[in-house]
Amino acid sequence: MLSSITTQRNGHGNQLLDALPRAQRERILSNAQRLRLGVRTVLFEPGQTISNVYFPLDVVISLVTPLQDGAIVEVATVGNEGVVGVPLVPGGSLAVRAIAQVAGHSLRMSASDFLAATNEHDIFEELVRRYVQAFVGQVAQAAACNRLHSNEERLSRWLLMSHDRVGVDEFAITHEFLGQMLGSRRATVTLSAGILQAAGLIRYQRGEITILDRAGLEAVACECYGVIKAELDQVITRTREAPLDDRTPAHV
Amino acid sequence: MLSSITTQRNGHGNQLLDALPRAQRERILSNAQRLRLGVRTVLFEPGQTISNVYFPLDVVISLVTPLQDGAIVEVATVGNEGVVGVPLVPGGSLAVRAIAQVAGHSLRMSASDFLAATNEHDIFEELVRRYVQAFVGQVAQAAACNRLHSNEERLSRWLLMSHDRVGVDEFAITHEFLGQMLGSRRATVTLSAGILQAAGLIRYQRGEITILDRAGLEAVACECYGVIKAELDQVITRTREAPLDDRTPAHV
DNA sequence: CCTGGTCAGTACGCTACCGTACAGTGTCCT
DNA sequence: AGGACACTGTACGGTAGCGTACTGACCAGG
Repeated sequence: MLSSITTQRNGHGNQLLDALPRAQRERILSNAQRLRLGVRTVLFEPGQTISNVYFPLDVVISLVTPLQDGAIVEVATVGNEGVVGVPLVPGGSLAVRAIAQVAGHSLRMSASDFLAATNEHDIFEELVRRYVQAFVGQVAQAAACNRLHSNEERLSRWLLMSHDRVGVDEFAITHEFLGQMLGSRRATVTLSAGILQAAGLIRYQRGEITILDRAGLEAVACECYGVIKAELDQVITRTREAPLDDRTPAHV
Repeated sequence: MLSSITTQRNGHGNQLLDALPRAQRERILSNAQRLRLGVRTVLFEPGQTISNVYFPLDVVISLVTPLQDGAIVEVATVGNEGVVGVPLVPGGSLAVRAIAQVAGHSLRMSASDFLAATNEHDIFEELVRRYVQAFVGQVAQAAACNRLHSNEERLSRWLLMSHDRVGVDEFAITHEFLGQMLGSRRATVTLSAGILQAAGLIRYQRGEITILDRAGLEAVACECYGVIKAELDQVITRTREAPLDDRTPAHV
């Protein structure tokens, strides 16, 4: 499960890390481990002190809010565009559960190493802060989306977001699990998924889903997909474009 | 609308500020203005660069996500327990609209003064960071709540949260506006509110609502009220209990 | 005093879901 | 091959809340 990491190649790692100058990236990652996260692995629970921070590579992590009756609802998705478990204060916690949605690989570092790295590398800190800001936006959009958009719209959005993050057209996910993410019944997911399949946008069988027509899915999905994507994309581009003056500029 | 502030008395100001030692608080507030925010005043729009930060005193600010079709949904409420518009990076923005829900007073300072204050005063920075962490939790809880809880539950939660923040039993709010916050029709709000009124928990007429029975409302409201309240309360208590000795990570 | 505007009450058909439940089908294990 | 299991398809009654719309009450201003 564990393997040592030496060098991350640009383009096949985590976008936040890849946005850093190579030397800084390797320095920051000197204490990180690469590991595989199986489906349904729980990284942390609500209120639990954060001990590790994860940079997804091709794994997809869902942040979900568990309710008293056992129901859970996804409030955000994190993949290689972000980082899971940013502790804003040492010893801090988050109010959500982090769970691997689609199995894959991730880099892990301790919360204290992470905080030390943000203190030491200003660009890294800025990236992380911008990501946190975008992350809040994602959760806010999800809050509105969960209230007002239909099952089919949200399912399409979810599929697109996961597709962006896993990097392949086929991945494992069951209707049951999708229902938990969307806060809907399994049968409702089956219905919506059936419509998407009949329209030729996806294909699935026994827990394996294939994305056939992204453009079609985007047409069905609610605006929230584009809003969230644009917001997350800006994390990297804005940091590159407008580095803080009193810090080391990114492109020197 | 503007009046100079000299000294904030403990207990009648903003809880984040009141948690600071008096000298620090006065220093931080030296460039702040006290101002009244009328109902429906918009503090900022999604994506707009944050130029000012607001510390509510008795005003209640709603953070809402506007959707393409014009609908809006509340994703968080901020009162004297928090702060509106924390810029995590200079020149940053938030993905939500901030709008005064119940009229009242607030302290305002520029984003740059705010950032300077967090850099200068470690306790202040820790308070703000803890608040941001709790704020994210609030939005996450709202995302789940919006999906799964009934109109009546959410209305009760909303009334309790506002009641906590305005500090009086009677305040102005219309069904129409409530509907926007809850992401429901005005008529649905009228129905739920009628039930609460019939049960003797509230009274209202022409936009003035009176809280009659808090305990009763808490029984009707979903768990989310308590979860969010506990999370926000911890911002102050945890900071008091475990202030940072310096900026180095806790367990090194 | 009348008028126009804001606000709440109510109604009626409609739809997108829910809860539950059972049957079918593919897959893996023995 | 047979059985156990996991996953999907489908059904059926129930309901919360929608869209629309009309009514009446209260209020401020001319």
